[in-house]
Amino acid sequence: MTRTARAPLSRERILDAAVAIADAEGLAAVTMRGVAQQLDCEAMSLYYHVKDKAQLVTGLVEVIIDEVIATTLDNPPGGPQAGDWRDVVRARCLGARHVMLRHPWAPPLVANADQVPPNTYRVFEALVATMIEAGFSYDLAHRAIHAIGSMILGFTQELFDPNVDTDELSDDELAALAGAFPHLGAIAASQPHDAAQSLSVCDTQAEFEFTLGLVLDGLDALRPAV
Amino acid sequence: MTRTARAPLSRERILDAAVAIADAEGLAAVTMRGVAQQLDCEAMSLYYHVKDKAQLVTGLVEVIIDEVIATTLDNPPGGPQAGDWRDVVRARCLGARHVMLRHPWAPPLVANADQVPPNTYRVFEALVATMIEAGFSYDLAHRAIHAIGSMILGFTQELFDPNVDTDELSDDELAALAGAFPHLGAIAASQPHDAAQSLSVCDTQAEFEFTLGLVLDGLDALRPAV
DNA sequence: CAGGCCGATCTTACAACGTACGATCTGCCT
DNA sequence: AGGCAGATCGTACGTTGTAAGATCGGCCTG
Repeated sequence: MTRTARAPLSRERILDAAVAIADAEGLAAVTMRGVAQQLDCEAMSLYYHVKDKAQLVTGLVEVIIDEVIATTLDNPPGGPQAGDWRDVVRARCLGARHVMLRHPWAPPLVANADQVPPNTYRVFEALVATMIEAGFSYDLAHRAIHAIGSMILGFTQELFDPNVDTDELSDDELAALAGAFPHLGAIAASQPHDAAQSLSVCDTQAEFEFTLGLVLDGLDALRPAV
Repeated sequence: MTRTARAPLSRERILDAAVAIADAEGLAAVTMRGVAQQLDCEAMSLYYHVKDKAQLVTGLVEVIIDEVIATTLDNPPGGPQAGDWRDVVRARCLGARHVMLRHPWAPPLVANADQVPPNTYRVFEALVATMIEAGFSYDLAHRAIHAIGSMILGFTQELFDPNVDTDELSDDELAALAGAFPHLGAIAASQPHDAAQSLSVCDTQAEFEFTLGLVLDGLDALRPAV
């Protein structure tokens, strides 16, 4: 009746466990003792492989970025990239968004990481390379990176919070709101509200692709012809 | 030697104190006991005016949004809005960005707020109204809101983290990085790095205005003529 | 003026967290 | 067998959010 030996701890196993917890119960549930329990060990054992909790969180970002790299650079879905630069960049953005959709806790972490893990640079380097090949100046490429990055990471807010609408407000207050904000009411009324695979009620795939196209076309118009 | 009577607690005074702490020492320093100390009272006294810490944080968002409303809607710098819709929207965006620059901890909070305070709707309602007057469809206005919102809130990341460069890496490792990411190196080299009034090293005013113009012009091109 | 009532504040206490410090265990080399 | 070093654990402390109830102070009523 010897207890089955556990697999040895490692930074990778720890990060995987943390990601699993974050996916299942949210980022706030990622705690030292919680991760340890998931790995059937004590909290203090983690510290041999991870400096402290801040670095564990940075590690989470690293895992997500690795996932982005795997699905957009190392083996992109439609084979190697070719054709218009916009199609290449668009495919990568949609891939990155897919990863974020699988890990809804990630965008704020990535956007607000105090320490940027080095693999992040690979993503940006690839994007800049594609743009430079398409005739971009470094300055324009830099600005493009910012525009694209803030799109992928910022597309998370809930404009019309369902909690507020359903729970805490009476019908009277709701009607008052609709009266005070007629335009927003009109927008909300015209929404399909099929929030199945989206980060928020009004963050649908079509909308993301629209804004993405807007930015990419705008950049393309500013690009010196090649 | 009677102790000078303290001003009575109130939700507003509590929120103001919390904002002051966040501005001075960062969001992590906003703690129940800390806020209480600032107000010369005990931590538990706050709970009479604020439900719990989550609602206190929501209150912080509320304060920031109020500041945005005050500086962009109630008394905008250049008098009431007129002229091209892009100029109106641009002025409001720059005003909102100004507020965020004064409270660098705010963007992630606003972007990730679990509960959207109602005054947020006023900002969006005003933006949509301006666009509808300019001939936008509700659908286009909705998408525009998303594009603009993610710009203002997402423009915060540090692409090239100064901590990494200066501290933890040896010169060899630094050279290796520069070799692995030549394009990023070129961009970094061409940067002025006067990060005085910006949220991050490569988040300058000019760059923000560039991306903003890109989005606004793109939207304008899609707008039905009036 | 006495008594009581109620909104506002405080005291105490507890669970959960991150983690410093040192003890312990385990496999390998001599 | 002896010991050495890498890996894991036990204990304990400070800090956090907050539940439960005690206490204060001003105002109204009798």
